[in-house]
Amino acid sequence: MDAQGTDSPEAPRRARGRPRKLPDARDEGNRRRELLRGAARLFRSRGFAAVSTRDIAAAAGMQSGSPFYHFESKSALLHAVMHEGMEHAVRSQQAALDGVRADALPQERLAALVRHHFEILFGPEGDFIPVMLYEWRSLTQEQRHSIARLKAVYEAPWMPVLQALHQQGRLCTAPPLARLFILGALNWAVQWYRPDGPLSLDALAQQALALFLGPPAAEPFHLPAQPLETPA
Amino acid sequence: MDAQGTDSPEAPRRARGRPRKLPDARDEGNRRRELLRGAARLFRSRGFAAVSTRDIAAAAGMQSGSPFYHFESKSALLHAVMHEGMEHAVRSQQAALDGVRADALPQERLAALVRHHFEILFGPEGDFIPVMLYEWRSLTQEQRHSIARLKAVYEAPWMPVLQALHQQGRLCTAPPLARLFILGALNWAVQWYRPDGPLSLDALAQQALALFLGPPAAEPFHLPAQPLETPA
DNA sequence: CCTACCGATCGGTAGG
DNA sequence: CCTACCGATCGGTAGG
Repeated sequence: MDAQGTDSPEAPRRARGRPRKLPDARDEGNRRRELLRGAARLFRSRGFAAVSTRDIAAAAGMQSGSPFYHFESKSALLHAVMHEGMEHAVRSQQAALDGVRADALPQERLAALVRHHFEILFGPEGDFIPVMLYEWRSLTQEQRHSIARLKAVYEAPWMPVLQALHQQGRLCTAPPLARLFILGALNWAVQWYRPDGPLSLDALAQQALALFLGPPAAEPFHLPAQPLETPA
Repeated sequence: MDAQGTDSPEAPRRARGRPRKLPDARDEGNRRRELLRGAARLFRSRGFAAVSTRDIAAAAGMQSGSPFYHFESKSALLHAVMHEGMEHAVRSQQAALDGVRADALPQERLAALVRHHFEILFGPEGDFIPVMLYEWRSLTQEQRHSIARLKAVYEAPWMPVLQALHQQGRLCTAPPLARLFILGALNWAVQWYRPDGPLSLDALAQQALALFLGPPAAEPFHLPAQPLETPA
């Protein structure tokens, strides 16, 4: 009620009354982000074609025509959701891999990738990637190429890990197919896993890894001390 | 051009000129089926909300209002696609299991289930089940219950097989989670597998099984003749 | 970013 | 199953 437009450095912050959202230029990035987040949530739960631009505007507290001030079209908004989601996922995955020891075993690297992938699907920004996964067909061809490029960057680090596991004999599927099946199994969890349920993301990742790699023990196949012959 | 309405038993069949589709009562089942098949194909490729009832009518060679002679609403048409697809899948899966020897190993039963599942996804009626998989959110709550019942029937035979494999130690994931991950990996193939590509459905199924069960050899874990201890 | 609006398209229906 | 039609909603825009 009082102190409108008071996010200048001098204005004292009051505990009550959220700071007003100002329509000036400095705020535009935030309004755009609100549109993206609302659109991601709506696209994920109802599907691109079933959500109107009016729904998206209302979710951001705007009038019906206002999203078109920030985005050229509804289609551009969908593409932006996917693009921002993938850019975040790529950066986040790289950070996760950087946190793995340099001498880590391939199964530890796969564990990091799987655990991170679940974080992307069910973490705080968890609507963006499912939209990409399930609204692919709503993109134009050029938009698909643009997202496909980012997807290739995201999936690239999986291949050396799967190849190493294949050579060790812990993975009996051709690595390119293994990647498709594994990411499919993980992505499908969007359909049934509930983050607020009894199963933690850690436990979910562990169970998935057990399915692909067998027993999580350090020694493969529960063999006694007898060393495993490694193919040249 | 000639011989209109000549599918009475006396009329000789000509090689040229398809027999005309008659609008009389005997044909209604076929017209309904054509609507279902066209709707399934369109829903799969473009999504429920992005397909108009006019598109569906045109695919069956009808005028815009005519689908509503066969189905109460667009929503009822979607539900019918899923329901027919699931009823067919349940019957077909039962037949596939009936074709397995009574003393078959659990891994052979899983192979039959996986192979059959790919047949459902990529066989001649291959649009119906993907629509069910990817348009779940477009159903009303009552429709969801109706389809969920059929889905439970379809998935039921997977559990004893996975439990047996778990007890044998060939599956290291809790069977209910294994079922979700495995069906997810298979269902995701809808996004990337092309039946007209170089990889056959048999090879696809074999690669998937290798991922879940390890080496396809009869002896688990490449152990020598030494028998595996089976838990009581 | 809002107001006011446009042309197009949509699901569905009455009557035959 | 077709013809002709209705009310509602949609993506998008001009002007401020």
